[in-house]
Amino acid sequence: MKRTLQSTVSRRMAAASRPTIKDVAARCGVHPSTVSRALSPAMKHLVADDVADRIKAAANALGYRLNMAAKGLRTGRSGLIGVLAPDIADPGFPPVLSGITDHLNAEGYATIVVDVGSNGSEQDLVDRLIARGVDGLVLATVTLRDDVVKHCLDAALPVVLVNRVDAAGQLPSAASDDAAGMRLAVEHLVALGHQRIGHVAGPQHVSTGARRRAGFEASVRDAGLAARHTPVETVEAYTRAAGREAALRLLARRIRPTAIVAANDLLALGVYDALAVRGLACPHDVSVVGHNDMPFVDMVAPPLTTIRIAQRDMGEAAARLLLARIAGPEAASEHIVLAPQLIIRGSTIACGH
Amino acid sequence: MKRTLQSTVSRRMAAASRPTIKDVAARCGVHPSTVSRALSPAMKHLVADDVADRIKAAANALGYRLNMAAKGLRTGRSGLIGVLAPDIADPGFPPVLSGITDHLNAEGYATIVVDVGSNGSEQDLVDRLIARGVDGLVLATVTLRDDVVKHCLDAALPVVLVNRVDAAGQLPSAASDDAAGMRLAVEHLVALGHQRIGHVAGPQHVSTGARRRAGFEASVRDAGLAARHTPVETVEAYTRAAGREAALRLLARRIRPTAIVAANDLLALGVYDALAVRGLACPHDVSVVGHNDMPFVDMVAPPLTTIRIAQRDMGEAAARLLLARIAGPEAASEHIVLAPQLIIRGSTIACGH
DNA sequence: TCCGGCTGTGCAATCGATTGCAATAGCCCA
DNA sequence: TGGGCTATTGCAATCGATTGCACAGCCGGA
Repeated sequence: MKRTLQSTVSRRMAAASRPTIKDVAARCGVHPSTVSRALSPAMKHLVADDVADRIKAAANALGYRLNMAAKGLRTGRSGLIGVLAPDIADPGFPPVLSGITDHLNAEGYATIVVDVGSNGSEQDLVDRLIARGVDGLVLATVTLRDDVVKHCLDAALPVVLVNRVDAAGQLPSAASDDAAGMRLAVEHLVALGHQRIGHVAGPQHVSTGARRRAGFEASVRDAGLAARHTPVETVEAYTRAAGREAALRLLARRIRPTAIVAANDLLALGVYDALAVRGLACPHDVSVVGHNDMPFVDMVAPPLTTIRIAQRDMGEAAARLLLARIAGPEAASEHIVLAPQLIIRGSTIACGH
Repeated sequence: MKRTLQSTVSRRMAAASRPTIKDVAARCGVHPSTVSRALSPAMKHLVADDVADRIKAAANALGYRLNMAAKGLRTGRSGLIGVLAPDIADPGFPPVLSGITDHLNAEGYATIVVDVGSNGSEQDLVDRLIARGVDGLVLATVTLRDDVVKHCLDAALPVVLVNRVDAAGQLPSAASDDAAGMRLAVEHLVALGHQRIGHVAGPQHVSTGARRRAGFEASVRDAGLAARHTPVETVEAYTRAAGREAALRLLARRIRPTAIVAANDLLALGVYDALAVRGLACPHDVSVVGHNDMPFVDMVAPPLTTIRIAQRDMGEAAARLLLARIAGPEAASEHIVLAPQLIIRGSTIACGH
């Protein structure tokens, strides 16, 4: 009795705040549990139709909204998904992110995106997300051998990788076929008559860097080009400045390449810078191919020939994989591989004009 | 008695899952409330130092992590901030977002970013965020007269605007000084001898579009240019295609402008397209100025002269304003205005060469 | 020696929703 | 007419953390 009175009073005092399931119940003269059932699609069959309708009407009238924190506390699922991004400002990432969030939003999940690098350690960020009770994680940041992978496996947290994969292939992933992309680039150049093709390789501790390099080497070998005619320079980071330095090294070689394949578009822009430094013209002196087809590389001079990867699809596939993992964690880890596409623009031209 | 036994059993069964405050308490032989106090900086002074140390050690040993959902339920604050973005894929937004999230993360908040447009109505998205218990909202999407603003005010939810402002100035905001930016652009062109300057204006229902247009008109008037020499064409959306169409209309006028100021860089790229269509060269036939200095406009041909706005600072300021609002909602709404900067590149040149 | 005050802990209610179990009513069929 | 069913609904525990209140010591001063 006393307790009832008390809670009535406190409810009245908090009248300005959001209505709860109790308010709806009081208005309908039913028990809160009945309201909960009527409003939950899965439990609705337990409630008489007319009562359910009355409850829904009352909920609407009161502007009732489910409190996700309370639900999460009780059910152990938050409806939150964490996304770890290497750098939100990197123009390649937004399309992927948008694919992820669109799919997850449609399924009722919300996503927390955290930018690694600017803030604390990755481990720590993951722990903070776990504290928030995320139901799963999308990692766009993993290196080939990554402690975070183990950390997540230990925490029994559903995790998928996007864009990059781990060396052991333990975790499900959605990524572009890096080797196939390089093959497209190399075969395009070979078809144009290029025999001396350099490669600016990305960081070798991330899968895109390592696999694109491997794809390059396999493709030039298959094309019958000698190793000394297909030099590789590796960078430590996907930046324009790093691409410039690596390209300068390539151009300083005795046998100068007539074409350069960069591991991504940012590096390719750095290659442009290097050509400018050396007073070489693209494409007449050196052809250049990028990778990713990030926004606006069609606007640079010359417009960049590049490998388009299915970024949105990649994000969507990752989201789908994650939801599958959450639904049934026992499934084997699946690796979704998306086909890349060659986009020919102005930065490649037949060798010898 | 019975209940204690029961909970012990259930705890044992859930051994695999995350340790709770109770586990830590049991390990230290203290009451859960003591653990809560020892672990909360604000309440720590109530606990004896040696006990607090023991508790912290035990928490570490067990790998204890606070359950934010439970805390949020009890305290009524989730530590979550919602961010409504017009389009994550728009290259102008990531720097702003990164300014927002960095600052909020540092203060212990997590951010949920939702992309308006792809998913349901904005109202609905806001309601979903409210259901998640967000402590505040950052809106990068508002139009000048926006129902969402009223909706948030009704919900008594702390809200700040970023990049755009509302007509009434009811809500705190962080934005660039749009008029000053246009003045920089116009004065730069006038100094180069241009007398006939066109403007591709952005959507007039958002503040950036309206204020930049107003700034343009005031500046050309102050420079003594006649209205018929300073035509304005308005677009409905900030897209490259819309910029192209508007620029084609400007170029079709009897008195052709020798310079065009676009309301943002995307529109400016559309202006480039239009010049190409008409067989005109930039900058020799027509100079072009953009706005925002989005990534890579220094790489296009010709490199774009534009107005750089302080995007990161804008995001950070918005985050700071929001936290202030959350701390003390009674404060008057403050408007932070950031100074823009003229970045001269290759798309502008003296009139008549 | 007794009392007021101060520290440090424990107790228990509470946030809002979910769900297993119990209870009731109404119904069907023998 | 009675037994067993089913369809609804209520009850109360529970998720994990926080916090007002009560209480037990312990101190110093009168």
